[in-house]
Amino acid sequence: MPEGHTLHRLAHELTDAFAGRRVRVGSPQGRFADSAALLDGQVLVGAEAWGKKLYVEFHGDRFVYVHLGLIGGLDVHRDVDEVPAPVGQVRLRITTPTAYADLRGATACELVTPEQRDAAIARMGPDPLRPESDPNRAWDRIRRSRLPIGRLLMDQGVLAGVGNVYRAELLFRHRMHPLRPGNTLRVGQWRAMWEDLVELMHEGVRTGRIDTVRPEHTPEAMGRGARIDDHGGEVYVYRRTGQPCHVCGRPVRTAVLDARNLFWCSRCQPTFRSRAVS
DNA sequence: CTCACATGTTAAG
DNA sequence: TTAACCTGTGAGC
Repeated sequence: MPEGHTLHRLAHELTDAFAGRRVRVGSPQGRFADSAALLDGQVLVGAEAWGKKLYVEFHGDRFVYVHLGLIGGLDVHRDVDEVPAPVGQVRLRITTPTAYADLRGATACELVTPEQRDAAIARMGPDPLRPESDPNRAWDRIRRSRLPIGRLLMDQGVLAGVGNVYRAELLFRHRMHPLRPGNTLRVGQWRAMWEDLVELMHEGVRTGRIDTVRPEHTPEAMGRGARIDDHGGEVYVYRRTGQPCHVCGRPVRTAVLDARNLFWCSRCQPTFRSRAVS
């Protein structure tokens, strides 16, 4: 779940549920207990996401930095009659009489200063979900790098918020092999990819899913009539190893790059200058 | 039921 | 490079 769209969605949910309200803050599991005690009873100002990082602001310039990592989750419940007892290992719980939010399994949950928050944001590449983001900052890195585009897209210092699903799907939609060196891209290709990301990720925030298959490529439209595997959305190649490409029918390929799985179609995303593995 | 693996990152070795 | 984080899901028995 947690690519950038998830965090932006959660920021909206937290803001809707708690912004401007005095809240109770606790750490049933205990690991955030000291910080929670400092925040308990304070007004929650709002929540904002930058890439995959989430910042929950409390009165007095206090920020809780949350990173869900691979397995973390944050559930927000509004308009409840009663706040239930926590279930499982709840690192952070925020409550009002009619709403509660539970954080579990996160990589990071820390109280940070505005300076620490600003510094972290400054190290991040542009986030397609933030309107002020400048795609040229990412392009300056990509165009000068011989590293594979598949690696650059996942580097949060180059681009903030893209994870393995958006990476795989973006590269497919732009017919680009994941191992193609960044410095072989043309600026027009990058601009098209950025525009696409902005659109796809905003849709992801709206729907809470990652859907990337164009209507003309759905199995029904292609006359295949098969079901689509559901990985929380409708996708071209992500986790579809060995299954037929929705466009050309060839089996989807996979490889490991930087300890993460790549997925691509060797016909739709051809190799580039024979450097890459086909 | 148990097991492997996952949309991520950091720190230890 | 590997383990750790610590949860959820799906496959296999």
